[in-house]
Amino acid sequence: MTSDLDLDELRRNCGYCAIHDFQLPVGLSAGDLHTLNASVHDMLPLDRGQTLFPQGRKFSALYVVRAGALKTFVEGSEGDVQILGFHLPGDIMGIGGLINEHYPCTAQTLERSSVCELRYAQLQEATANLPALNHQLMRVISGALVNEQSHLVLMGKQQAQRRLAFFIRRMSDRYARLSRDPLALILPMSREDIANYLGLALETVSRLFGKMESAGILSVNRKSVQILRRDLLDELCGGDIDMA
Amino acid sequence: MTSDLDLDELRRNCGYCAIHDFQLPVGLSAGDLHTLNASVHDMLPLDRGQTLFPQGRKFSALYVVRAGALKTFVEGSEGDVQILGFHLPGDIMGIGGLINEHYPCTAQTLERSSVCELRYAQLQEATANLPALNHQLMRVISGALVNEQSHLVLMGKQQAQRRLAFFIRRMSDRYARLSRDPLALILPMSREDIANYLGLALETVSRLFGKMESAGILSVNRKSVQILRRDLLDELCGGDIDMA
DNA sequence: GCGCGGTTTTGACCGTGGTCAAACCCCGGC
DNA sequence: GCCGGGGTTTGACCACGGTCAAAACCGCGC
Repeated sequence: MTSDLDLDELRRNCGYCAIHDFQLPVGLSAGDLHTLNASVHDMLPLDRGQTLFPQGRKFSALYVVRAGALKTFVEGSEGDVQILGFHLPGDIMGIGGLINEHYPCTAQTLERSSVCELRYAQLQEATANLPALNHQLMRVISGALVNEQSHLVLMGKQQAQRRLAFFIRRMSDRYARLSRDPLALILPMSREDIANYLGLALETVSRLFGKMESAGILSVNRKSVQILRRDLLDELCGGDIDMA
Repeated sequence: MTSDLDLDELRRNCGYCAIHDFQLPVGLSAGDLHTLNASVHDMLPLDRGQTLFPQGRKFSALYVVRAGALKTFVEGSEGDVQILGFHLPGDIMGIGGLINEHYPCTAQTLERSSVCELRYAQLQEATANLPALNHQLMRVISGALVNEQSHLVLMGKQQAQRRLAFFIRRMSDRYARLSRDPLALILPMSREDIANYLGLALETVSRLFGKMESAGILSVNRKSVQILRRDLLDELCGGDIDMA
């Protein structure tokens, strides 16, 4: 919680944050940022494998990734899991909790991470006086929805290798927006997580990585994935059904 | 657009509307409703198969189903389609358009339907002065997100017949909330639509309907689906991974 | 009534990707 | 260094559900 706000520092630290979103024309003014920041709470970093919030806990806040990576997933009564998304710096989590006051999914770190906590009560106050912030929040939520939708399309009826191709391309694009090298990915999640996210078996994912390596598209080594032929990757993705 | 508002009539006509949501503790006051209603525009009924808004059109409004049923879907460049959802009276559509000013999907009627149009510019004005409405809108959007998520879970790794069982049960529950008979469904969508929604082949859906009929769970006749053994249906769904 | 077209059902066959199992590899701990 | 274990890769086999095709059914218009 910053009391005396250094706007430049904020701009540096929070440039990628979904809420601030300096890139957008609809961004917030300096005054808005002061108000908003009052509802932001820094948290202690979380170690790998720790739970930020568990499915079912009473909703209290939204969270934005500051550093690291997390996954969100729902867990059925039989222990079956479905991963909903992977969250990189700037991504927001916890929106689903608004509807019935409880988080509908668990958020867990994939590596040591730190997040900002936006307590909802305070955020609500802030938005009440700041139409721009309110609109911005709406947009962010809408973005999350569209995100889910493209995930859905992937799961719908796509070939296994197209799913993986889409996944890699999406990760590459996200890395680019974070100013990371979009052709040398270090994936924070396991093969099992990728497989689950894509609705495949982990063996299938492993095989496909192999296949794409033989095809000269990728160079894969555990968590490290180099994209050698972006053009061929795009080709695998085929006629886009993409958005967002 | 009602100029002199009859609250009782509103309550009667709009009782199921996601936005009004009289059932909820967080519902809106009479005054709020007046303000809100200023942004509501009735529209001419749409015939079966008509498009409410096409994918890619500039975003201008949210829509709430008043009567009938619609589907929303995304269309890839190769003509491949993925249905995102079926929308019954009270359901909201078009939220995805907020993020980048264009609707990310098409909304099309499954039967003759009528909808309310909530022009976003006016809605924004209304929410600026009504924190309760604003919160309500957030909740509705959050609900849409959670909805997508459970769709995602279905597509993830579930057996074909479990998918269909979930689908039928969900429809039954939605019908119940609309005071329709939850055991005698008249499905407004085709087998093809159901199959696409569930990520299956339409033949598979047809076969599964047959199978569940032989098992004495359902009685199926084209669009009419009777649920004979709700207990067995629930059993098929198995350990719930459900929410919303 | 009849015949047409679209939807649904049923059947036979086949392929993608899942399952089971073993080998492998890399990293961390002792 | 050596060993141990989780994550990953590879292989062999198989089943679920997809595909192709034809028949049946139903509603609708003439």
